[in-house]
Amino acid sequence: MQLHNTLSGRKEEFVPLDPQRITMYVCGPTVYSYAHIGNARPVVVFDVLARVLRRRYAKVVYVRNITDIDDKINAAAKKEGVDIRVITDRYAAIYHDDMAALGALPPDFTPRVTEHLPQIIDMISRLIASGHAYVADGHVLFHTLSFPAYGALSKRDEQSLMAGARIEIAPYKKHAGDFVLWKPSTADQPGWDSPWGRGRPGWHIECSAMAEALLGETIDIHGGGHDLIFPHHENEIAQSTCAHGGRTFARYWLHNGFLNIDSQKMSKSIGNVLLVHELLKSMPGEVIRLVLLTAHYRQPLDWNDEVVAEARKKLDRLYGALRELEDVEAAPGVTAPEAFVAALEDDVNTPMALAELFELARAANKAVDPAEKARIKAQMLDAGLLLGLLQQAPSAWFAQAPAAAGAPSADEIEALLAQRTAARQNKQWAESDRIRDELKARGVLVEDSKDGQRWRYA
RNA sequence: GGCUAGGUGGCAGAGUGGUCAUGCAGCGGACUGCAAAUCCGCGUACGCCGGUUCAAUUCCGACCCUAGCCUCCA
Repeated sequence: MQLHNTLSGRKEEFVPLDPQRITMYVCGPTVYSYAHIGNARPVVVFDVLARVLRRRYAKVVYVRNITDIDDKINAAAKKEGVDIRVITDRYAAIYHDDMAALGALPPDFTPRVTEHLPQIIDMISRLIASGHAYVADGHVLFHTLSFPAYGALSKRDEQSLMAGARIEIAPYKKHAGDFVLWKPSTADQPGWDSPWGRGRPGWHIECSAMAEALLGETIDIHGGGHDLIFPHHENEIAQSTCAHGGRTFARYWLHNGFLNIDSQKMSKSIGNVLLVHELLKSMPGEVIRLVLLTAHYRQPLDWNDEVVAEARKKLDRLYGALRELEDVEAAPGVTAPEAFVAALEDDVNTPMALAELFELARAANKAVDPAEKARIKAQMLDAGLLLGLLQQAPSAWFAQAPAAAGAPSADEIEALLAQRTAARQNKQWAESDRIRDELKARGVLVEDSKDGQRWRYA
């Protein structure tokens, strides 16, 4: 299996530290609001990776954290006049529901920062003891100059880091690049007792502490959005490596590309932030998932009406092929074709895997031999399973509620089709076509097959 | 400015030193009462300029353009 490692900048053969136990950590959300579609991309991408890894290795431990200590959470809680727990519980629950609707399987662990304060404080203490961190003005800071490899992930040298940091340097920092491990809380801010007074952890330390607590010192795969490379992951490497006596923190760093909306960066100021929760009201989660898998995970991906419509049509085609096999029993023991698996094992090349899946659909549509049909059905379903697609009954897919309001109900459609059947039996083609056109105008496509009429929402 | 990733047919999007991506749309054909679905076929795609090579979209160099990151945004 090949994975692109941000650290080396190239694809590498994936050799796990322990083939009996693969460890993967992906940075999860800060739960102060609804997840947007950009948040969903790493979730779906790494969900596919986890599925592929599980196919190959006996045990995969997948951790995706919930960050529930953050100043944005504090602000949201203050605004509503509630404890941060109210905010974080609410949005964590919505997050899990939304991601499940996208077909993402739950990770093995979804640790919360609030449940790992002792581990965080312990790690900070170790960093201070080993001279990699210092206390200053109520803060604990990581001293980046103490870690020579700092900048290796983001390919930044000291100079450019300095240049970027020149804007506003807190006076208590020894060095401009130093970052906060612990910061003091005022009386009205959430805080936890620590050797450095009541305060709260900085942004980066929680991932280091939770990864260590759940997965150990060295993990196989660490993933996240491209924007996290610097400073978040760079800082995680520094903290964890220094807290572990120089031993490697994560062996393969994977980063997904950004998602744009109509070719524009998604941002609150532009007002084009699309929430998964809202999108799910107008389209099936499976469509969203397929859109996110349309491009290779490292490439930028543009979200727009066209790609959504195309994803829907692609699923129509795939489910259409499966519908023809509905009365066929999938051949037992038959799994996804080698070429399909090979595509996914080549740095999670989902576009290539999808191409293989469409080849299967074509083969399915052409197949006449029952044994061949059974084999292809099993291959398609298993390939779909690895991508997290095609797991519902084709009839359910085609009967899904339409996006357009005012479309006729299934009962109403069936009644009209009964009339049409009667007309067709008498070869009243004009009447038959009239009913078909009427339904089409209302968003229902009618198809005549050898087995009679069938319909679906357009 | 520094760093990183890109520029592929009407659109989306893989990939490769010399036959095919794939999907959508389009065109022609088969099938159909007509359609739809499905099947078959079609379109001289690889930013620009050089170089290496028998051969480059694919390797090398320059150039143009785009996007992201540069301290808390997936």
